[in-house]
This record gives sequence, structure tokens and C-alpha cells, in this order.
Amino acid sequence: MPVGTVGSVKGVYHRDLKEDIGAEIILGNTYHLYLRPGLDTLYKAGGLHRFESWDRPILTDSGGFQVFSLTGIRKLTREGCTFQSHIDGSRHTFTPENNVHTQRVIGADIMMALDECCPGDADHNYARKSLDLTKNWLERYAKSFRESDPLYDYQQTFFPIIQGCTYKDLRLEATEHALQFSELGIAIGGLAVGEETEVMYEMIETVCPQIPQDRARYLMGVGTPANILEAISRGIDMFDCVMPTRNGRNGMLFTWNGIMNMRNAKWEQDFSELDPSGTSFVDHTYTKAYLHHLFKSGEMFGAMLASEHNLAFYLDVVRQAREHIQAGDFLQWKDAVVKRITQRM
RNA sequence: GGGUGAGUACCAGAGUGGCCAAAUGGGGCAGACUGUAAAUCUGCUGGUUUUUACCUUCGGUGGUUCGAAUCCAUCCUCACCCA
Repeated sequence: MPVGTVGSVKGVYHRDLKEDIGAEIILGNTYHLYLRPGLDTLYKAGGLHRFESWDRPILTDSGGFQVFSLTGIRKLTREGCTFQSHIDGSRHTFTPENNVHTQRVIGADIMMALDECCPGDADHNYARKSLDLTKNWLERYAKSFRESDPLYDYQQTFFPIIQGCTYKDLRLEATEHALQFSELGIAIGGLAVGEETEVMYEMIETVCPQIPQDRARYLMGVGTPANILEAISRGIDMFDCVMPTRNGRNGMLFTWNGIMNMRNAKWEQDFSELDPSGTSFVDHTYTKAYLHHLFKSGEMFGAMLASEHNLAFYLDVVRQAREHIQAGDFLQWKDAVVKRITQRM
């Protein structure tokens, strides 16, 4: 299984799309499909034949997180969630049922269940109710999935999402429930949403041992390169995150030697190559001073180069993680590099 | 030579007797960003001090006043107009 990214599918219709999916469909654009050694054959056996021939499978999110970030213009009910477009105020509704349909239409290889992303600082009572809603939606989603067929000539699978906020009892309950609907993989959601990083790691440690080894574990929305390595050490296989592109656009570069804020004055006269240990062509084609200049000047090209670099770096991180797992020295390697990559340059 | 207008912090530009260390932009310096309403947002930007506070600033000098970036006199500089 090659490590790869799904390119941006935001606003881009699948080449075989059979229905107009409408403009309200919002999809993330940086899925980092790191997969631990040993899972490769699983995917081939799972009937997702495109995984064999195409190293860039499509993964679509349900929109559950968008709804989470829409506080103020959303309404959650048992039926689903209604929200207003920030563009024209029009109302839209996500239900587990129409969400399955949408992701069928897009033709994602991996579809994500519709869930409620519970805030990291929610109390147990709220988290309890939130989890009940997510469980109800998951059951309906699974039913709708079973009763519908792919619209294209390949199989699709969906990942249920484990919620439960920062409460171990809820996380365990959610894991047991979600596993009933897990075919090839399962996701952990509702983390990195306000809680302490250590708490996030605790939740991963709580959940992962409950998941069978042959199931891919996808940690949604995480995170920094260090977060990713720590999560891998706790059993996670897949990630996605806006961080490489968003932070890149805002001038932050992640490298093996630490984090650079390209807007900082210290780079103004630094004509060394962008990242000597980088794997992207931009790392050896442009200088730190040039990128600094682009950001200070507000040139879009700076954001483009930074995104390119960060995506390449993220992929390098997970590729090397795989190699060290295979070599048997992952933990030792991880502890050494985490120190380096988290320092400020 | 005559006339009019203007000189405010790095830049532009408000302010026209006390609530002014001086609005607002820009620039500068830093920070944030984790299933993308995000090429975004936040803070600082005369000096000393942790804050209160105090000190030095609004072209120069000298006045008026309890108090001046603001009023008066004068000088300097710039812009425009007339000759």
C-alpha cells in the first residue's frame, strides 16, 4: 500500500459522477493514508480493487465536522442536522440516509458515517446524549448503506466513528457499538477539539486495544507531525488534517529540524535552501529568504510552496514511520525525532 | 517679490485648549491555527516600569494659560497660485 494523498476533491466532481451532487457538498482535501505494514493485504482482500491499482483512493467525510464548526447556524435533532448556508442563508439538512446517498453519488472508496462531533470540554451528561445521537445515526447510516448499492462499478466501504468525548466509559461503549458496523476500518472522532493533547492520547490508548488488528484505525482530524507519530505508536493507521495546508498558507513550515514561521524576520537574509532534508522539489529549488519575501509580500505563491512542502513532509513522516515499524525500531526512532520536529527554528 | 495652504509617531492620515502617548489604515515585530465558513485571526508597535505610574514627543524658538499637538508671535521647510 503506497502512502498517498487524495488530491483536493473540493468542488471537483468525480469523473464518473452520475448525478449532480450540488454545491453544498463540502469535502476535506488532505487525507494522509498512512497504513501500517500488514494491512496491505487486507485491502486487497476487502474487495476495494481500486486500492490495488490506484494509490489515491477517495475518502469523503460526512459533513459532521462542518456542522460541529457551524455553531450558531445549526440545529441538531434526532432526525439529523439542519444548518444554514453562510453564503445565502439557505437551509440544508443532513440525515444519515441522505448522507449515504451523497457519498454513494460521489463514489468514495471510503465513506464516513454521519456523527456529532462532541466538543472536547463537554460535561458527561452532554457527552452521553451526544453519543446516543451518534449511535442512532450510525445504526441508520449502516442500514441505509446495506440497503443501497454502489452507483459505479466498484465496491465502497464505510467507516463508523467512535465518539464519547474525553470519558473512558463512553469511549469504550462507543467502540463496542461502532465495531458492530465496522467492515474494514473504524474511525476515532471528536479528538483534538479543545481537550489537552495528553487527554487525546489517553483516549486513543483507551480505544485502540479494543479494535481488532485487522481493522484500519483512522484518527480523524489529527494533527501535528508529532501528534501523528504519537498516535501511530498507540496503534493508529490513518490520518487527515488541514494543518499542512492551512498552517502552510499562514507561513508555518514543518521540517525534520523543527518548525519555521516564514514571516519571521530571521529568514530575510537566509539564502540557504528551504529544507535541506525535504523530499519536495520546492525544498531544493527555493530559499528561505525567497519564501520569507513571498509571505511578506502577500504573494499567493508563498502559500502554494509552503503547502507543497508541508504535504511532502507529512507524507515523508508517515513513510518513514512505516519503514521504522518494518525495521523494528519505531519507538526509539519516534522518541528521537519528536523532540526535533517540535522545536522552533 | 506677492498670496494661499500645509508641516502629527516608520509611512499615510485623524485630532484643533484638559477624557492625547495621540483615532484609523499601512508597514514592522511576534503568536495562534488539528474530520477546511479559514491566502485567516489575535496581540504588540515613544521610553522606563509587572500594573498603577512617571518621563520625553505632534517642524524650530519664544509666549498666553492652572493646563497647548491644539491659541499667539516669529523663524525654517514644503506645496500650489499670481508676477
